[in-house]
Formats: sequence, structure tokens, C-alpha cells
Amino acid sequence: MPTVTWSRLGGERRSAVVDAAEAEFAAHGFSGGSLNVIARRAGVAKGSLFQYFADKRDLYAYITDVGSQRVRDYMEYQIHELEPDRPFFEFLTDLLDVWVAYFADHPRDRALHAASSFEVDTDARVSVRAVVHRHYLEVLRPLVHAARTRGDLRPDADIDALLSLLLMLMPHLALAPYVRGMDPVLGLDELSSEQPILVVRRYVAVLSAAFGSTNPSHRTTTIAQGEAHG
Amino acid sequence: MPTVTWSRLGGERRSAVVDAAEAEFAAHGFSGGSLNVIARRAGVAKGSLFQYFADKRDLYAYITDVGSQRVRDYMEYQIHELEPDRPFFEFLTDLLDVWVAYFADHPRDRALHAASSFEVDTDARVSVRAVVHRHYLEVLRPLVHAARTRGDLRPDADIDALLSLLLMLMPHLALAPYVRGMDPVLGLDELSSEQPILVVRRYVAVLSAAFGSTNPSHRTTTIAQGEAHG
Amino acid sequence: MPTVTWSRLGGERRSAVVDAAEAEFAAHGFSGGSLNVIARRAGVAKGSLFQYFADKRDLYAYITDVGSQRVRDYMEYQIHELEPDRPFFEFLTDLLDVWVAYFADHPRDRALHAASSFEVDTDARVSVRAVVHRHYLEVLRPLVHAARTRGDLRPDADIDALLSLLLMLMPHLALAPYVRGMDPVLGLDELSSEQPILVVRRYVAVLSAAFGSTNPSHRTTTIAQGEAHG
Amino acid sequence: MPTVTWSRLGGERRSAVVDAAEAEFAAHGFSGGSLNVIARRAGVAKGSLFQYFADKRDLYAYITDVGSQRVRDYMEYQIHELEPDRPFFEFLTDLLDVWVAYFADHPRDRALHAASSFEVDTDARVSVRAVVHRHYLEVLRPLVHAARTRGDLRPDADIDALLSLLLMLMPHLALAPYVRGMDPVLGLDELSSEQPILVVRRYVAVLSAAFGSTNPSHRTTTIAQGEAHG
DNA sequence: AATGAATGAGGGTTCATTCAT
DNA sequence: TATGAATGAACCCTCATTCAT
Repeated sequence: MPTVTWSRLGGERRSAVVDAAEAEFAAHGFSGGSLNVIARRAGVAKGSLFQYFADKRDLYAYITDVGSQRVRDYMEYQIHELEPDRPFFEFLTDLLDVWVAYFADHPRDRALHAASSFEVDTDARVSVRAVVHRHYLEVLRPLVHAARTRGDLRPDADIDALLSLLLMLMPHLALAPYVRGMDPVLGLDELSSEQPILVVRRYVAVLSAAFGSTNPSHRTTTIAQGEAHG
Repeated sequence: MPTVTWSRLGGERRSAVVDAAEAEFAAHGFSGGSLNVIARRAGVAKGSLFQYFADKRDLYAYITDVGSQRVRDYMEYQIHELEPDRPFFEFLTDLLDVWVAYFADHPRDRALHAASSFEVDTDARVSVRAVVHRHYLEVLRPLVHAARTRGDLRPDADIDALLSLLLMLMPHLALAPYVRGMDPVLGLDELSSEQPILVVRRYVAVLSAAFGSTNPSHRTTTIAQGEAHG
Repeated sequence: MPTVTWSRLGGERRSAVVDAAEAEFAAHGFSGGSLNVIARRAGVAKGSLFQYFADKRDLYAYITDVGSQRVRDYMEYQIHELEPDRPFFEFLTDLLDVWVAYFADHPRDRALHAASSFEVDTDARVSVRAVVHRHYLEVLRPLVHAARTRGDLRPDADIDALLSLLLMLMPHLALAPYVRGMDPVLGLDELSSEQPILVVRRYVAVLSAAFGSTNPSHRTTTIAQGEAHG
Repeated sequence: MPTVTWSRLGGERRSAVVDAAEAEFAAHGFSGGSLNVIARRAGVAKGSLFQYFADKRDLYAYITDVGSQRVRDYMEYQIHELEPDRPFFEFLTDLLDVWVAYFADHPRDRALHAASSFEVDTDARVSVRAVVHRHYLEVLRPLVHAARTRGDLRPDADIDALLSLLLMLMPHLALAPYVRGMDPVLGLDELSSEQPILVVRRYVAVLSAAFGSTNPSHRTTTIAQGEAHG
């Protein structure tokens, strides 16, 4: 946790440190990130970093906390805008489009997300992932439950399996377009910028087929998506 | 790529280097692994490593190549034993059980797999993942195609989406039981040793529902699996 | 020397600083002690320490002054209780027993004493030892002179040599039971808790033989002590 | 223990490192000594020190080992020259004169001895003192036993107490003339260069009175010394 | 072909002290 | 008077790589 000194800090100095640290950790992760570099880029004495944070790990935790909260805030706002009461897989498609677009437009958040996923230091990775996973689940679980209540999911749908898959698919969709070799099948990491939109639909089609109710009134979307690939 | 000197090297010296390097990279990843340590453990001069490999990265690539090839060889043998001509999702269940068991029994391969997944160094990670993905696909794609040909998959099944999901699920199943916080939903990282078996069935049930043919003769397995959770 | 600000300070704040500084210097000595830690433990701003004392060295000198004065006060009270008019070496034996017991019961004073003895910083060590030595001599010299006047010492006894030896023996007796390797001959640093008592008697026997009057009326004790070792 | 690299090292580089390290540790002790400074003064890369020694502690142990062995070698040679079969306290007087003179002439050995005595780091101090004490005892104990055998000591003399006192007196004699405030009684730390010679005789007189045989044939020396102080 | 000594930048962290508020 | 943020040098140690032998 940041020190009280940090909480009392002027906005300019604060954001200089945050900016420098985000950039550095995004680029090299926790283990690879250098406090020397962060201090230099922030125009701050190296010792000052230790006035604000207990140690490197503390700074890293703060940076990733702030970052993942920022993403969550954005997504919750978007969820509200996207009318989550619509048929679930239709809504999910739009949601994932927004998700993909967000990371396309925010390279630093993307890099931060990637860095946390690929961190070598077990403790650092575990604690960061715990936070990120909590955010994911606190947002997604209510949506999924509501969908089941509405009848958009099969009565016997394995909801936890659905959440588990979303927890793999969402980082994949966010990062794969920017990491060579990460998606060797669906071609997310190719140049064509419309790819992600197609891939979203293909994944949603799978989820819809697996978890969606057979109620015909909801199948329109799914069938359309089923034809999206070729 | 290893140098010609390496190719001319006696088997004993070779395996000493490979053993030491595998152990070190498994324990600390590429960035964290130390050539000093590897040379010492292998009983080889530090400089010799640079006679055999261009640099650290080159050695790392070689080690992961060897390791992933070893896993592939094992899996191909097992696939043959498991009679891949059976109904696909029944076979897939057994295959994933074997997969999970392999990594449970081979901590070094598991650690190597994990290290490559969590590598911070982007280039190192990308090049290793490319190799690993190639292995996965060269093994899985024929199986999936055969399944479709046999009619185990729906005619319109999105085969690439299936492969893409398997490429996420298989590392997840291999590593999650040993990496705290990696699976916050299905509880793979809990103590109970029968968990992975259940989780395999839940995932297969999903895949079966999404991609499986509606041919009633194949549904037995799926339905049973559908009841496994709850 | 403490500043005037310090002299005007409320008792509570004063003792908070003294307590924290004593604990820290006792634990880590002058060079190793940290002003950061002292300020934090005392609940006082780091800057305040510099309002009260010129610098670290000044604070350290003050703390050791206070500590050695405390020990001296205790010992002077005990000397009075022990009836210093008795035959000198009998009295000295009891005095050293009390001395040893005091440091056994007061780990902080012991640690402070040890820290000052083992201080690497020459100036810090010298100035502290000067104070400590002054205390020792102001207390011991009158006792020794009185003993000679009474005839407990040989007329030609080299009184300064006796004092010089006491100045070595007393710290040794106080610290050796708690500092491994400090006494490789007499085994003061062994577990048996009766050791110090025996060692005191062996040293006093030596001093008695060297400095004691040959007056038979005083030899009882000495002879008994001479037999204490085996 | 130094590495094999160190043992294979050319004499010039070796002595550059030894010289620099001795000077630094003599000046600031183990805790206070800086590897940066040692490397710079030796004209050697910082990293090279770690090719020669496992860590700072290892280097320190080596330096103090070499230093204390050097002093012991010198003293053993001198002991042989001084005819140790003479009456013990006469011999001891000469021995201590030589001892005092050695440290007067070898400021670096003196500083090293002092630094080891005053080391704050408990482990470092303990291990160094153990070596030094062993040297002292291996040299002194045979001399003392021979003296008793010859009848120079009282039959009931507490030999361990004698050794214990010598272990305090010898460092004191070596260092006190150069450390202000170390000897506030006998004035060893005064300018007059003949002081140490007198102090040696006063201490020997005490030891002779305490431990010496009453055999009149041996008292000549003692009595003469007894008159040395005034 | 094999060696292993030498390099020196860089790692995170602590520290006593200053000084504007 | 009290504060505590800011400083930046210094700490020990590790590292991949080079190159003369």
C-alpha cells in the first residue's frame, strides 16, 4: 500500500511517477522493470520512490491496481450504455467489441494487462492476477446470472465453466492482436483490422451453442454468427 | 540455433548442459535464469556455452524446443494407445486426462511450460510460443479433422474455433493445478486431486455441446458429462 | 550536546525519544543504528531529532551518557548497601556478583554497553569510552584508596594497576556471558548459570594474591577462593 | 575461503587486492569497510572481487587470517630468540616489550587487530576473534605450562585465569598507546614513548605477585619490577 | 575447442541530513 | 518549534558477454 506521503502528494509529481511507472512496468513487467528508470523518467530522486511505496512490489501493485480499476470503470459504464437486458449473446457480442476496441485504443493498459499476465515472479503474478480476476468476476457474474434468470441460457448451463472460458477469452481478445504468434489459428494477430470483430463473433457463436437456451426466439443471432466464418 | 560445435559434441557433455539448462530455466524462466549457474551445474566452462550457442536466448530456444518435442512425442504415443478412432469427445476426455497426468508426473516439463508462458521478455516468449503452438496444431488438427469426417462434429462446426479453444484449455489444465490463483472459478488449484478429472469433463461437455454432432449415438458421453458438475 | 530545545522539552516526548534511541543503539550500535527507526518508534518527526541534537553522533553520546549514569547510580546504591567497609576482597566479590547480576537482568543496558565497546567508528567509541571510564574510576578509586588506608592492600600495592585491571575485568564479566567467543578460556559464555559466580571468585583470588595485604586476618576469603577452581 | 581463481592469481594483482583490503578493513572494520573502495584502490573491477572471494565476509576473513598469522609467525620467531627457558616473568617482560614494539612498528597490523576487536557485526567479530584467540592460546599455553613445570609459577596457580588475563592485557598493550581514552589510568595513551615499557613492567609485577612461585630464587625480577612504578 | 578471468553497468534498498512550510 | 518530503550517494552483489590463453 502506498504511504501517507504518497496520498498527500501534489498531482503533478504523482502523475509523473505514475506515468513513468506504468510505462516501465508495461514495457518490462515487474521483474524486468527498473526503479532507476522510473525515477529518472519521473524526474524524481530514486530515494523518493521509497517515500511513496514500501518497495518495488508495492509500487507495482499500486500501478496494476489503478490500471485494472480504470479498465473496470470504463467497462461498467459501457455495460450500462449497452443495455445489458438485451438477449445475452447479442449483448455479449457488443460488449466484447467494446472490450477489444478499448485495448486497441489504450496501448498502455494493454501492455500493463499483458505484463501482469506474463510476470515470471510468482508472488507478483499471483497477487496481481487475483485482483484482475476479482474485477472480471464481479462484473461478469451478475451479467451471466441475469442472463440465466431471463432464460437466455440453458437451464442446466454450467455457469462456472462459462465464466472460466470468458476469463481466458477476454485477455486473449485484448492482447492477441498485438502479440505475434499468440493466436496461430484464428489469425487475430494479422494486419487486417476487422479481424477482431469476426473473431468475437466466432467465439460468441461457440458460447451460444454451448450455453445458450434452445428457445428459438434467441437463436437468430447465433445462427447469423455461425455463418460468419468461412 | 546451436553452433556446429554443439552438433559435434559428445553425448555426455551435451546432456550435462541440457540437464542443467532445463533445470535452471524451469526454475527461473529465461530472464531469471543464470548462465553462471547453468555452466557450474553442467561442469562446463562459462565460455563453452558461448561456443555452443550464440547467446542466452539461443540456448533458451534450444532447451524449450527439446522440451516441447519430448512432450509431443509422449502425447503422440499416447494418442495411438488411446484409439483415436473412438467417438471424439470420449477420446478427448481420455486424452486430456493423460495430458493432465503427464504434467502432474513431470514437474520439470511443467515448470518449463509455465516458464515459457510467463516469460516477461516478449521476444523470448513469442518465439517459444510459436514452436509450442506449432506442435499443438500439428497434433490436434488431424484429430479434429478426422472427427469431423467421421461425423462426430456438427457439419458446420467452426473447427478453427475449436482448435483455438483447445490451445487455451490445454495449457490451463496443465498448469492451473500448480499455479495459485490461475483458476479462480473452477478451483483447479485446490488440494483435492480429483479436481482436474472433473474439470476436464466439464470443459469437454462444453465443447461437445458447442461442436458435437447432434447424432444421438454420440450424446451418451456428453449427457453424462453434463451432469458431472453441480 | 543536546540543544536548548531539548532541555525545554516535555517529559513525555523526551522519554519517548530516549527509549527509542536506547533500544535502537543497543540493538545495532552507533554506526548500525538508524535515525529513521528511532524517529518512527518515538512517534516523532525525523527532523525533530535534529532540533534536539546536532547530529547522530550527538544523540548517541547523550544516550550512552544517560545509560552509564543509570548504571552508576544503581551501583553506588548497591555499594552503600553492601557495607564497603568490610575486608576489601570480600566486599569486591559481592560487588562483582551484583554487577554481573545487574547486566543479567538488564539486557538493554548490557546491549548498550556492548554496543559502545564494539563500535567501529573510532571517534564514537573513544568519546563514549571516556565517559564510561570516568564513571568507573570515580566510583572505584575511592573504594580502593579506602581499602589501602584500612590496610586491606599491601602498602606497596600498585593501585593504578589494580584499577586498570578492574577496568578490563568488569566489562568482561558483564558482557562475556552473552557474547559468544569472548571468553575462550574460563568458559564464561557457557550455558551453566553459575559460571559467572565462579569466575568472579577466580579473578578476585588473583587480585587478592597480587594486591592483598599479607595480614592473616584478611586471608580467609582469599584462600577459600584459591580453592574454588579445579 | 578464497576461490581457486584467487589461488591461481598473479602476485601483483593479489597483493594489490590484499593491500587495498587490509587498508580499508583496518580503517573501517568489516561492517564499515567498502568493497567499492577496495576495488578502486586495487585497480580492479568490482566484480573481480567476487571472482576471488565468495562475498565481503569471505574477503574479510581471509584478510584477518593472513594478518593474524603474520603476527603469530613473527612472535613465534621472537619467542625462540628470547630464550623462553629463562625465569618466566623475566621472559614475559621481554616478550611483551617485543609485542608492544611490533605493533608500534606495524600500524596496519595494529589497525587490523583493533578493527577486529571493535567489530559491530556479531558473526564477523565472533569468527575473527575465534581465530585470534586460538593463535594466542596455542602460543601462550605451552609457555605457561612450561613455566609451571619449571617451578616459576606457584603450584596452585590458576593457569586459566592467567591466560585469561593475558588475553585481555596483550590487545590492550598493543592498542592503547594509539587509541585515545583507552587507558585512562596508566597513561598508555600519552605521548611519552617510554610509557609502554613501564606499563609492561607494572602489569608483569602484578602477574608475578599473583601467580609467581614464592621460591626466592625467582623473586629478583619481580621485586625489581615492583619498584618500577612510582 | 575449451577455458575462465575480467569487466562494469545495473539491480533494489537504506541512510543522515537539509530546508521550506 | 515541529514537520516530513526530498535528496542522491553509497551499500553489496549478479550478470551476460568478451577474449587472451
